[in-house]
Amino acid sequence: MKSQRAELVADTAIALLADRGMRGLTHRAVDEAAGLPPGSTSNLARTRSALLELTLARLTQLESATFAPILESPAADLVGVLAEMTAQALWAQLTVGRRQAVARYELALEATRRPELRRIYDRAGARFRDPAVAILSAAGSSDPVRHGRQIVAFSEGVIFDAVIGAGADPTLDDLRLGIGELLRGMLGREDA
Amino acid sequence: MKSQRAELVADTAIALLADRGMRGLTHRAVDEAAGLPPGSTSNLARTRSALLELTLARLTQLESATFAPILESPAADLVGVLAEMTAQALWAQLTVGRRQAVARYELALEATRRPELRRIYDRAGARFRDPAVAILSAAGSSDPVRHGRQIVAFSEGVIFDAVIGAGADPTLDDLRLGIGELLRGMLGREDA
DNA sequence: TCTCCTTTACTACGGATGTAGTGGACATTA
DNA sequence: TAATGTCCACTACATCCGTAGTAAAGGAGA
Repeated sequence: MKSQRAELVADTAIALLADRGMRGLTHRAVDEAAGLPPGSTSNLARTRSALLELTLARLTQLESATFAPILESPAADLVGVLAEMTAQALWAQLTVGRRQAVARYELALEATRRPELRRIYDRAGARFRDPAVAILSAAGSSDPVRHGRQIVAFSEGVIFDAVIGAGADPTLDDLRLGIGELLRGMLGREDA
Repeated sequence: MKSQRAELVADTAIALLADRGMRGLTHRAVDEAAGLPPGSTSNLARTRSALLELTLARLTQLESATFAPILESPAADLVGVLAEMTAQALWAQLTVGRRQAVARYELALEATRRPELRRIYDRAGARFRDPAVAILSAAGSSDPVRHGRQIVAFSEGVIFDAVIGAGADPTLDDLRLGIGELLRGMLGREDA
């Protein structure tokens, strides 16, 4: 992030987005919530679009930081590792990353209508899909690309359902089970 | 819906929500988009909360109408029917129901912060989960409740990914394949 | 020390937004 | 026909929003 101030503004924007939604994110609200003098946010990110870009950029940076330790892992038993990686990633979103997840969904919806956001969003998405596709391919998947998308979609759905939807979070073991079942279904009667 | 006018207002609100997001849905915007004299929407739904409730109620009604023919189907081969039902439902969301899906996500996010919306949303969700759980149970699932949630989560994820996320919609056959794989994974090496 | 340039604080403004009030049109019933 | 109650058109108002302009502050380089 360019400056410490920009970081503070972006982090506050994420919190605001999670707590009050798109309509709650305004230049003035950020100033107030961050304890900055009025006008600061407006000055740092002149337009609303600039504020959203800054926020999404920071969010993807934060999520990368969360997932980095998960993505680097001993690649012994391929499919097993993929399953455990995914379970851990989901678990992170369901616990420490809940508010980030909500903010992410708010921005994803907005990206539907703002190409400048979509670009950032897409770039970040590839960082998860690509390794999954690679592993699936190495594990003998009959259709690695489709399967990769499927794992991502499944993950997104689990998070959305738990964080935005009905409630009643799955346990970490539930996640392991579910992903195992999906992988087994995709790869035949494999281990996992 | 109470009156023809309320229906028009709600339908317009859904379109607005899909096209312009939460910040685009205002009393005045509905008036304008629906071709109603200024003040009409404000008069019908005094508060913003009332407008959102009206909109979500209409949306669930519309979605029920879409899914009703799918949910009523010959219950011969249990699992096969569940798979085809789900595939058809997803396909509907990806084609004719795209904008409704976007509006639904906007409202789901908002329901995070508005209990009056959450109630409507939850009630509607059960209408899909419950039949799925019943069928899974009858098909010998080892954990029908978890599996039911899992199918719903998977479906939600597929729709979200296609409509909000990266793009590149799956084909109807892709959907059939994917759901088949998930079901096979959950139920052992069954048919499907 | 003086100068230049970036960052920050503050203020202004046109416009939009949620909500409420009021009077009239209309139809239904007695 | 007269009375009554519901729906609708219109207006008003306080608040909030995005954006821009400008001046002060602070630090880097000479």
